[in-house]
Amino acid sequence: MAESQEKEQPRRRQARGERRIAQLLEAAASVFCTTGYTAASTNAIAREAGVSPGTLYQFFPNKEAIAIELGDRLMHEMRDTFGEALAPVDPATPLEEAVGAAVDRFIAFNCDHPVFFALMHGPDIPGHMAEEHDALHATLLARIEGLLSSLLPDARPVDLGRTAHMCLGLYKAGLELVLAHEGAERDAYVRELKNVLIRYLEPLAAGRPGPARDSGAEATGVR
Amino acid sequence: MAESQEKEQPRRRQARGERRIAQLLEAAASVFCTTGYTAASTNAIAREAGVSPGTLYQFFPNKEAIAIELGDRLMHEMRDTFGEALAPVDPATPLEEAVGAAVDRFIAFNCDHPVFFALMHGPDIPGHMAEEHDALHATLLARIEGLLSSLLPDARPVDLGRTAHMCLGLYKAGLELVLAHEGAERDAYVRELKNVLIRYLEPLAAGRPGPARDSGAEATGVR
DNA sequence: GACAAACGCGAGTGGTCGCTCGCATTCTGG
DNA sequence: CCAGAATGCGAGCGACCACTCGCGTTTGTC
Repeated sequence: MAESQEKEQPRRRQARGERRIAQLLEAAASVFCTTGYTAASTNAIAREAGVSPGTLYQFFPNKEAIAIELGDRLMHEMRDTFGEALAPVDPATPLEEAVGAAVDRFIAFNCDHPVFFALMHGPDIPGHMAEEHDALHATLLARIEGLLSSLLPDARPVDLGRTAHMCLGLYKAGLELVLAHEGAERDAYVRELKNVLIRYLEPLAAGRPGPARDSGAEATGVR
Repeated sequence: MAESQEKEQPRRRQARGERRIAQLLEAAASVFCTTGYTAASTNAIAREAGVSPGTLYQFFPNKEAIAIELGDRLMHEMRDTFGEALAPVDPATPLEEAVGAAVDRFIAFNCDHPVFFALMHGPDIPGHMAEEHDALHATLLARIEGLLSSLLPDARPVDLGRTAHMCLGLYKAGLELVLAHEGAERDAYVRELKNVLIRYLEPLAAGRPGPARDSGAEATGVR
């Protein structure tokens, strides 16, 4: 029962193999982006990578493993990009600044890796991948909750959880619109998304530091 | 070339046939809800309806037609439920009231017909159904835009369109969370969704009638 | 009651997809 | 240089799916 979990890895990869794996993952990302996970065929992924179906199955036991490995690498890259820099926040940070920075980083990451959205958003997530999906979701929620609790120390835990869910949902909605546009229009949607989140959270942040709150519209960042 | 468009309807349905159609659509709605459109098999729909696959194809030429007919009936029911009552609005209506009423009606409809969300939200919409989907999307956007223009007469047309897109996206995000919960928690999410929309739109409605705007949090309906 | 049409069935058809298998080719350690 | 492992191939297998077809049953009409 010592090493029964990880039963086998006598597989010594060569440099060529690692290259093929990266190539296949890149191809898979491309295909997943355009067709979604379920509609993506392994043959299409292999074709996109310029290899045969058999070669694909030399490196991945099944279709699901491709998506899982892709998800794992994205998660790692995500942590590397803004590791712990996102969760904790100085309680003195103005709300607008904290929200704006968080949104900018996430948007940048998602624009660089559109697969992430495709795998997250897809309603087609068979069996074992749902766990990965839920784990990521829970991680993000915990991060957001932590960030919110530092921004809104007065909120009750129950409300905080709900607020975190709302923020994540709102972000996903905004992300979809952002990804659907380009250039100046995309920037405008990013601006709108920030407005949504800031205005949603603002009334919850009573008696906090930052710019004096008045009733003016311009002061809340309409433009 | 006179009646070449509608090439054939010598099909005289019997009462039994109409009943089967309703039965099949109900079964399809159930299956679409649980598995989504693409993952739903026509055999599963027939089984759910308690008929054979052949019977299903007596009434529908193909799988897509089932979803389209289902969508059409939902659209009709939607129009019947709150026909023109949603688009135009008295410019003197307070923002909170208008948004609250619109959200309540849409939420009620979507809770009664969860298929609607499944067909709307699905990323799996093959070929010809995309048109239906886009048409519905455009209709909703136009309605929202009309409602917004009566609420926010000062906004520029370009911004108005973007705002309408944002509102629809935010609603869909909120709807997902609402449908994922039940009872008191569901009500709480409805409340939050209204808060999001009201607070997002509030700064855009300068110099409009309604309760005097101050900086208090309680006044905007936090609790 | 008779005839035709609508209804109902379920095994079957063609096609796609995930995945395998046997065999050829390239690489690596000794 | 050579055994053995890793890599590469692509035809093919079984499963599933959308959809069809021939035939038996029910229903409306005269």
